[in-house]
Amino acid sequence: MAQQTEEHRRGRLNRQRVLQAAVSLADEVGIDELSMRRLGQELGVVAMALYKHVANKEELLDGMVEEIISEIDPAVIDPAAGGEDWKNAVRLRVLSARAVLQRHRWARQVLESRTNQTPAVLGYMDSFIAMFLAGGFSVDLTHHVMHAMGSRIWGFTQELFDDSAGPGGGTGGEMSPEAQAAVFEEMAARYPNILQVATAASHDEGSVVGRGCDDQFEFEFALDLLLDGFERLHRQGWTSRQAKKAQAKGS
Amino acid sequence: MAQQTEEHRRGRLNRQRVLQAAVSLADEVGIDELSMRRLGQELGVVAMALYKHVANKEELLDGMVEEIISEIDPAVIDPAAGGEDWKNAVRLRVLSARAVLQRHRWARQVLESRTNQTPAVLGYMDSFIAMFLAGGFSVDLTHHVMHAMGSRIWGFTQELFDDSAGPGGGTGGEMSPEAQAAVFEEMAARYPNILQVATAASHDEGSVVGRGCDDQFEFEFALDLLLDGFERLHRQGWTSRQAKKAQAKGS
DNA sequence: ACCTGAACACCGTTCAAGT
DNA sequence: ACCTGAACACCGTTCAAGT
Repeated sequence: MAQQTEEHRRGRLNRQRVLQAAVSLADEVGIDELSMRRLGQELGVVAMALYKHVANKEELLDGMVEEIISEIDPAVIDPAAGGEDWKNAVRLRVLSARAVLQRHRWARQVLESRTNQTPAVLGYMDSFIAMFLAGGFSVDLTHHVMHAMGSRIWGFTQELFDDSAGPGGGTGGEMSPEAQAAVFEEMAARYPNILQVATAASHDEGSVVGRGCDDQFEFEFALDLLLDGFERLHRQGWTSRQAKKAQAKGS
Repeated sequence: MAQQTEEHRRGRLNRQRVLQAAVSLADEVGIDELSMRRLGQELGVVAMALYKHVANKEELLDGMVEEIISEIDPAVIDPAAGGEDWKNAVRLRVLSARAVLQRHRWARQVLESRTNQTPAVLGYMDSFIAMFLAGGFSVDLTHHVMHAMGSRIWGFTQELFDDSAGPGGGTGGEMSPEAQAAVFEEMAARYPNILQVATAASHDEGSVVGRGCDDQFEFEFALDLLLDGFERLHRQGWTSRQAKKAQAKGS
């Protein structure tokens, strides 16, 4: 309350203003704090007024997704690319999406929770499929390739856990050195393999737990592995029918 | 209410009973319907009584995850395997996890939303890492490979959208043939590439929209693509340092 | 030691009423 | 046409009180 900036009273509400306000509110305070009541307050209006511009909260979230999708497209995409250069086109598009999603941290969770069939989402997917087809991929292969991409078309992957904490617990930063050493002992005994990997990953070799993986590197690592795999299958003229026959004969 | 089966009054509550009840309640009614109040009711107890056995809802969800992880391990895993056969060991483990997660549909969403550092999760990851190390993978490669696996170690992938509906909207099943034809026209005009892929995917060739992809096939397709990629990098003696140098020189 | 009741501070959403 | 107030049916969680 008393937080009304000049943004309000800017005449009447409309769907566009509601969505934009929702996006920037979520940017600021996170998706868990985005309630209809709070959004209304931010717009200098009572929550129930929003229902004139948006059917319900689901539709609000869908609308927010559409807003951020519109930030992806105009980016690095060169429509003349495609063709032979499908791999680079896909790569750039994905990394552009990733950059957008990183500006809107809530978007990942919303995309995950949503069974999105809105026009913006369909349009994005359609143009994505187009890149593979333009690269000469069969419709069959393109289908499976899109499934394999999964949420990676949005530039994110389901991380195993939130990086912001070391593998020993959520609060490594607040522990005394003695406590940290104890955690280290405990980890070494119970999870020796995690510890090995985690310590190897820490670039400053003095630190006890490997905090902070390079998310961007890890994302591109997996992305390139997949893209290379797609390329290989494409060159081999892979089809799912072939694969099924081979499977039936083999195992 | 009045739903109390004989399951209750079975003496006093304890953490174990609370968690098991939570798992089976979520199995039955879904995670959105799982509230502390409803869980209490199911146990013949008032919601607040649960807080003696579980610190809060977060801890309840963590406990539920631990419950289902315990269903994964005893499965197909042959500890004598490992070694050369890392690929098959990983594959079987992942598919076993997938089978469990398919019995507990809510688990996927909970795992996604959670930054899980519970002992059960760490133990599962540790044994997972062990398979790659036993297969002769370097610690470095193993680290990146684990990131690339991501949520796939649990046997699921972020699907682009919920399959249960055709790509035209959520309610294809209830539409008249005329309406379906109209949707088809609309799709053909606006999302020609999606339509192409979707119709090719439908195995019964008569149907208008390709409903129902073979999730298991798609999952294994992407999994095998990654595993093959891992194998290739492993044989090449790949390290991230090399990759970085190559990148610095190249682009 | 374990459970309960009342209460607090929230949700999304409806509906009749105001301007 | 757009916004409001009161209300409904929920949440998770606290705390003092009961047995």
